[in-house]
Amino acid sequence: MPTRLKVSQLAARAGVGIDTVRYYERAGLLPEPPRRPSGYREYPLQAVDRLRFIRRAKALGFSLDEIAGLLELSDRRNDVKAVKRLAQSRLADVESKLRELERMRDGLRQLTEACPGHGEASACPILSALNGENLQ
Amino acid sequence: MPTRLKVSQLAARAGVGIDTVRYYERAGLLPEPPRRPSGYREYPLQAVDRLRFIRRAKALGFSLDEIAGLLELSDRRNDVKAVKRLAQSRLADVESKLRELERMRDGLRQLTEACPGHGEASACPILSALNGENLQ
DNA sequence: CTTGACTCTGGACCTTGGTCCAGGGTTTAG
DNA sequence: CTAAACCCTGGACCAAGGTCCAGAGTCAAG
Repeated sequence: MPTRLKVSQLAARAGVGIDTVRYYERAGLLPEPPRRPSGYREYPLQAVDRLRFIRRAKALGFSLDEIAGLLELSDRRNDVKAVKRLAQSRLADVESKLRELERMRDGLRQLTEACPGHGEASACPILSALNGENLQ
Repeated sequence: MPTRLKVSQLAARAGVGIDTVRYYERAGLLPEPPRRPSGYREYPLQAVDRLRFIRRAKALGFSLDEIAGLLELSDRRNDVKAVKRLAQSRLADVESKLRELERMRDGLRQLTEACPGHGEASACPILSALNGENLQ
């Protein structure tokens, strides 16, 4: 286990592409790493955590801009209040998305259960629902 | 209340832009409507429902491709079996999306509930969680 | 010392989901 | 009848988030 990583090693450990690493650097999500005299980037091992952090945050629905904001806060370690607010607003987004998705699941479930799966199209509640009659 | 709509009337009723309507047509989400001799599109009132359906599904995070699949349900009005299968596979999609969102929600909820909202950043569980310690 | 694998940069290109012209023709209210 | 307000098409453009490429330099194994 080396103490410095080349970009390909970093990318492999974090599970992203090499170009993605450089893209995140340009986007301000990853700090510019020190370079060898040749220009090769030399990442500290912590960069892996940072990239994984970005992946997790992305999986939680944060945009890269928002992630940049979070990282900045965690870098500065001084505005806990803002971090909390941001996470709360994301939570609200996710919850409303959940509610809508639940309504759709319920609708689809009801329809698939009511559909005989054979016979006349007119007997299929799925079709009438999608044609506008009762899908609010 | 007319029985045929021009594109701008359709767009207004469905709450989308005119260009979006034509874009959806190109993308295969809206069937090509009949035309006047002049070339003007003449939509049936049902097109409003279809557009609203697209909006709802989009708000739930479905891609246009997925929505196209969903709409196939209503287009394939002669194969109830296929309709049911498609609806079931949509339902499975929705359920897996739901599970993913629930994981997101749980993570965010845990973080915001535990965060004091002031003081030292080191005391904020959002930051430590995002830094990798306890997010599964 | 050579060879193949790696890295650098800048910029082009991709997909999604639109949005916005330009340069025409059409409709409709007054 | 005319002017405003609409519609048509094709194609350019946008933002996000990458992904790929060319041409040139570097590194490491044998």
